[in-house]
Amino acid sequence: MTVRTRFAPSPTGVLHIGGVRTALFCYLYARRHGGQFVLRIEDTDRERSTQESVDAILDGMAWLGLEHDEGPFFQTQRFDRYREVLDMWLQNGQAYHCYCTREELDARREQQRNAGLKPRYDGRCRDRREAREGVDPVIRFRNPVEGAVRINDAVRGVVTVANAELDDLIIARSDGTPTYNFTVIVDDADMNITHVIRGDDHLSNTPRQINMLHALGVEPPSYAHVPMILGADGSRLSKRHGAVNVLDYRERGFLPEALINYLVRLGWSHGDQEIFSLDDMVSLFDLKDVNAAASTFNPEKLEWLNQHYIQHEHGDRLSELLAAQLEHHGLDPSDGPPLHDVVEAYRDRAVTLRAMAESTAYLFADEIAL
RNA sequence: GAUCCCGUCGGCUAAUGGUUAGGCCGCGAGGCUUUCAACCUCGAAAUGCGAGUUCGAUUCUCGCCGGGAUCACCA
Repeated sequence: MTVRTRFAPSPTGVLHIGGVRTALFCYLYARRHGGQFVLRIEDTDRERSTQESVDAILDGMAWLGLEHDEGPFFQTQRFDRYREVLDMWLQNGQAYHCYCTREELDARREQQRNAGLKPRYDGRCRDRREAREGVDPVIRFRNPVEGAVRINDAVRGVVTVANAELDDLIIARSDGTPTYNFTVIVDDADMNITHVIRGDDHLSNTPRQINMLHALGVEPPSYAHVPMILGADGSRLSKRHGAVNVLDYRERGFLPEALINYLVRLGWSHGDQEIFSLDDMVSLFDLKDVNAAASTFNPEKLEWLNQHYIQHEHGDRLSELLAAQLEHHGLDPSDGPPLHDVVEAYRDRAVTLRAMAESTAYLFADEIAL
């Protein structure tokens, strides 16, 4: 069976640096095994999904050279298929309508929490037959009550979760649209994904996804949950830790190979080697070398790598990139000194192309403050 | 709170049931350089704690502590 991996971001914001590292691992694993890398846009949340964000994902992936073999697929274009599975499950009893209102659910959750329990749906609509006046029902998956789910994770090892810990999750909202955990498994199954490589935060979703896959009559894929990237304070990397938008790094004058190289070494290593080209990574990457512990984002090391690549990159390409950088700031490269000279003068002292452009700006006739 | 995951220098990490626990970033000192950067040399710096197994644990087991994730009609 040929390896198929997928990167499945939701287009609700910028292309996040953490997401890109996951995408990189998916890409490397597929390439390493001569398989395919699929891009899928998870846009079922129509409120928050934007075209702008879709563009950012495509733009960022292309900039980094992480080319996909199939897609992008959009979940919003697959609603008929989800409906089909929903109807089938409603038919055969693997799913059912639940008429509890949001308010009722919230109240019960609150109670359980106060009682020191894990908040869970109590299954009260499981055997309900009649509709409820004035309530549009959601659809829930009938999760097995007994037994346990065993995940054999490529980086975590064996993780076992009792079904008693799980509840019947909502797979379609009262407006009929399907929800995340459900669309994921339908898509992974339909798209023949063999290896699901994703963030750690999905580990606890995995048991219920496996249960749904079984309900679909499909053998679950292999899983690999990679650790998250943390900010300097130990919490999940976010905007307040600095730039998390991949495209910001392009704007700030980082080379894509530097960012990729930095990211691959976060949670993965190959002996003492620090410098890896994309080809190196493809031939060396293995999930068994991925660390189980979370790692902290370190901007200084990224800068060091960027400078390394600036020092070693051909002058031609650097000149082109520098020209783009200058143009981006409203300067016409032909008004200034020969770019090759600039590159050679600054390649040992500029950490970013942006810095190089700033150092050059004063040489322009119509100087503009960057 | 419940469940699950994680724990080697300040950060990223390597290694092994027995090494002076290695490398990279950063940091400090020195060298080179008119200066800065780059570059070179040297240095400080870690196995969370407590038991157990063992001739010997950083490595295997358990407990503790610490951190994280999840528990949505978000993804």
